[in-house]
Amino acid sequence: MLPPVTGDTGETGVAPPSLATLDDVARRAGVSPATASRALSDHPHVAATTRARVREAAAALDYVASPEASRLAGGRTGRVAALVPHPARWFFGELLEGLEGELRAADLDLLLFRVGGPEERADFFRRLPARRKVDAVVVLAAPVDVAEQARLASLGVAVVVAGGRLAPYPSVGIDDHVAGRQAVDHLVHLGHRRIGLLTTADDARAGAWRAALADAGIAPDDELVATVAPGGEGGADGMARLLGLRHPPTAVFAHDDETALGAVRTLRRAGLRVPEDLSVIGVDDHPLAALADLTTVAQPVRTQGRRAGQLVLAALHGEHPDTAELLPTRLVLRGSTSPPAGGAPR
Amino acid sequence: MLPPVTGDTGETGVAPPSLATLDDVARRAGVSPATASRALSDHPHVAATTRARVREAAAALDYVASPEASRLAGGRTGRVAALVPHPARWFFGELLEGLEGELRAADLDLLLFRVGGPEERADFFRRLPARRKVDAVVVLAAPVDVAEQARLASLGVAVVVAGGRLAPYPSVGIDDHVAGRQAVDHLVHLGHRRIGLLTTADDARAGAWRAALADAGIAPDDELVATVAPGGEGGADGMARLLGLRHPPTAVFAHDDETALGAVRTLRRAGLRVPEDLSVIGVDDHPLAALADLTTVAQPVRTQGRRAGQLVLAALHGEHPDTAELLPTRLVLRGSTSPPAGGAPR
DNA sequence: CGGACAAATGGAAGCGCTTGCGGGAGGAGA
DNA sequence: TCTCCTCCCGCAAGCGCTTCCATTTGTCCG
Repeated sequence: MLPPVTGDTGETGVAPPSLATLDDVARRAGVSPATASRALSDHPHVAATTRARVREAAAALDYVASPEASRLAGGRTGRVAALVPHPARWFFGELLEGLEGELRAADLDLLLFRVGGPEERADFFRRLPARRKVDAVVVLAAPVDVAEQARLASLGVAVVVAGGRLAPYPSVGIDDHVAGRQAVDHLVHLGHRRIGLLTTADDARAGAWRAALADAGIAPDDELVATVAPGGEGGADGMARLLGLRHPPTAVFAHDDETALGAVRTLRRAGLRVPEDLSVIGVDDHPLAALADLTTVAQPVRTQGRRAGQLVLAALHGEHPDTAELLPTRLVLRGSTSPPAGGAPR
Repeated sequence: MLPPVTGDTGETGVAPPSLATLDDVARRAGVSPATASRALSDHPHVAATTRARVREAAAALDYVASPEASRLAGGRTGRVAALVPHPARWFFGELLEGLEGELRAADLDLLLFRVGGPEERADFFRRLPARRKVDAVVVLAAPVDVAEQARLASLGVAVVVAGGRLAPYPSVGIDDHVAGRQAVDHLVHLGHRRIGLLTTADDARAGAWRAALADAGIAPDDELVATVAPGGEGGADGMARLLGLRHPPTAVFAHDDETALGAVRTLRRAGLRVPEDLSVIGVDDHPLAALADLTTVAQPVRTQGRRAGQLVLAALHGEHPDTAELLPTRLVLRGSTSPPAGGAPR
């Protein structure tokens, strides 16, 4: 145990450890601790004058309730767990910031749980370290299977999903199909006919690619689909694969900006110019996308985090917001897309 | 209040809804709660076999101690606070991941506190102290002034610093001077004589720039120093300023990779080629630096987070590791640096 | 003006855990 | 073999707060 640092209780501006307990306040106000408690926590059935007297006493004593005691007795923890696959990634970091802000404002603390790989996920759900420690769990764009959902239920806590959707829980996210359409439609409008796809497993945006092409009367060519690992390196690899085709695409839609940036690197190394030789578009509006002059479909990530926070608060208030909110996405035109080399046919 | 999920105590493999308490564990292990407590918290004077039995019972019941009760009764909280200025930034995210892993392994929880602006900092220091919520605080490359240090001290929590150094606390970081030298020396060796600097306020790496130039017999020209806001946009602005000089530099050393990437964008927009017309080097080895083919000085960020976690554990064990560890940095050669256009003079 | 009710308050039982204290057992020394 | 000392372990007392329940006081209406 770390002994409290001694000495220097002087007027240095450092507050002395607040020692006043609820009993002290009650005594000073001439009421029972029970009443004092009720008065301070805005319960009904407390006379206005009594409440005032208690408040005054509390203020005079610099009283601050001990959260530990309060929560032990009251059942709540005042904490929320965030399950995040990869905190260092911009998308999750941004989500976290939004969430944190909202929770902080409500005086809730945020516990960070990294659940990246399958084994970490398994470990989390096996040990359920969040047990007893939080009032709610926010799942950030992480997959949760049915067994794990049951496990979550056994925690008896509220669950909220951000950056995606998950069957029975309230969630915030974007409409991946719409986002995908915005991207691919843009390429189509520019006149591209041979549009490649850099997708990750299980990607709703891939469906949009297919649909957009179909609508434009173009038969989706599976040869143009490269399934890649998430992240820039994956994008680089995938692009290389597409370049190896006999008829490479004239434009590529990447699942996200990092993937797109990887693709751009491969193109550069191959001596190809973007967008003259090949157009590239991503999704996210990652800050570095602006630096790389990447056309993209922007999504409001921070806002998703904030909304998730609000959903948590609602859930904690006993509401059961049965929503699956979808936030709007927006095409951001930059310098990585242009009509295909030969000019738009037609 | 969320009622504990009812029903389904069947053999479905789902943990029973009612959370196991210490009493449950004790009963199952056939000991008293007191002994169970001691066994679980590694107290001496508990027979090894008893301890094992208790551990087993705890595991079987999925027992997780209530931090509230534990703390209220005088024990630890099992929680560590991380103060991070900007979680969405790669550097901090990476630090966090390292830290989280180490703490998780020790069964400690990580509370995330964003302390970007001064008012958030103030808020944190005003609130945390109310009652101890954590056993330790990890400061991630955030400034902490003297008054705040006093506040921390009065709380009696352990303090560890990562990604920087701070007077009285154990810390992990890199040697900014060495890192700066690695970068600038590289440019000098390539033959550059007019080397610009994109620096942020209060930057030890700037000193390295000066020293490296001096060692090379080049008089540092303050005209070539642009102080910029952190982040890519800052770098872009700063680069623009340097390009406006009558004698622009032939190479630029940026405080970090994001700044460097911003500089590269400005150069591209100005129609200049990197590295043919101008070399750029950063610090960090941000994953996107690889994608942008940016030469940089790599620092082991994740490792810093991990070491910070280990320092926390040490501190919690009562040790007082009085270290200021410096991890090695390494020049990573990529395609954004080359000898100056005219060829290396000599 | 009395009875029925509602409002205001106090008493007391915990919430789940830690820890000082004391007792029982077993081993060592005489 | 007996005494003394360790070593383990159980008992019970809280930590500071919330809340159920009972009690008292005040209010409303017939």
